[in-house]
Amino acid sequence: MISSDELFDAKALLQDSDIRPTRQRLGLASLLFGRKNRHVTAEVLHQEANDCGLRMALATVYNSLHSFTRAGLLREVVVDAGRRYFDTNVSHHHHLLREQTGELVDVDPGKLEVRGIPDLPRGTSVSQIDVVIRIK
Amino acid sequence: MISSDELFDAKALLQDSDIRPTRQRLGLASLLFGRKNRHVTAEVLHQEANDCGLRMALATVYNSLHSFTRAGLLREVVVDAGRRYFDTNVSHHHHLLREQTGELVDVDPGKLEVRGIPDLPRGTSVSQIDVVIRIK
DNA sequence: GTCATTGCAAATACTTTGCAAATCA
DNA sequence: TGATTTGCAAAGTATTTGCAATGAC
Repeated sequence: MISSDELFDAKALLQDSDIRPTRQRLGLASLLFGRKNRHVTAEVLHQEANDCGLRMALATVYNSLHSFTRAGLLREVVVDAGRRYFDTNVSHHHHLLREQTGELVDVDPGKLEVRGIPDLPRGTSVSQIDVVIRIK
Repeated sequence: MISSDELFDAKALLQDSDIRPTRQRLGLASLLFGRKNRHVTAEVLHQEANDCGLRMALATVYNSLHSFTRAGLLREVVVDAGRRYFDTNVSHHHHLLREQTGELVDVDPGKLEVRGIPDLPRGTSVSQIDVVIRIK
């Protein structure tokens, strides 16, 4: 019996994104993209990697997260001034944050709508609209 | 001729908030609350203070910003995972962020509306909804 | 085998804490 | 004067960088 996780081809994913499939990156990609809609910090991902027997420096986790983000495989989510979250869901959507646990949940943009965007300064355009619903 | 800035009574403001009006705090309060809707980082405020001849450690600026926030005179705004912004407008409103300059502008909540808030987990309630319009 | 790229130690950036010194009652 | 609070040096986190070593082609 082979689970779908094991069938996931991290190597092909990285190669398709022009990222060299090194041992460390393959490990991180498997952890990240083997299942849907993950929200991780570098530290949590580093811990997961260690728990799987993947040894690497925390800085390598950061470097890999940035590579993946540059390639469009991840998107950074700003919900905390002290921690950087990365989201494997790169399509447009919003977030719900449980303040007590730091847990982040995706919110479908089809359900949540923002109306009444103000006039922008001349020569500028909207790059992204982020909505964070903080709950306690 | 006396400008309205000079008439602003920082000492009364701090005393009304049960914050001891020390020299450093008075200086920072004057810089912050002498005009409307300021968005500052600790570093920028520290630099402004130095430029005015107010010498103090950066940590003192942080401590003061936190005191003011605890007292409800400031509100923290999360738009960047690396920097902490403080806003002198403590009423409910949203933000527009110029990505190129880091400049933050208030958006009236009467103009901008969020519809379709999803179901929340049992036993939780909304603590705040933040909308950040990022422009480039 | 080559050389662009990596992976990590060390450095940096940002923020908080612990406590000597100052301040108010 | 004594309790309280401050202001800052030093420490603590989080993240980035420079470059020796690697490993993909």
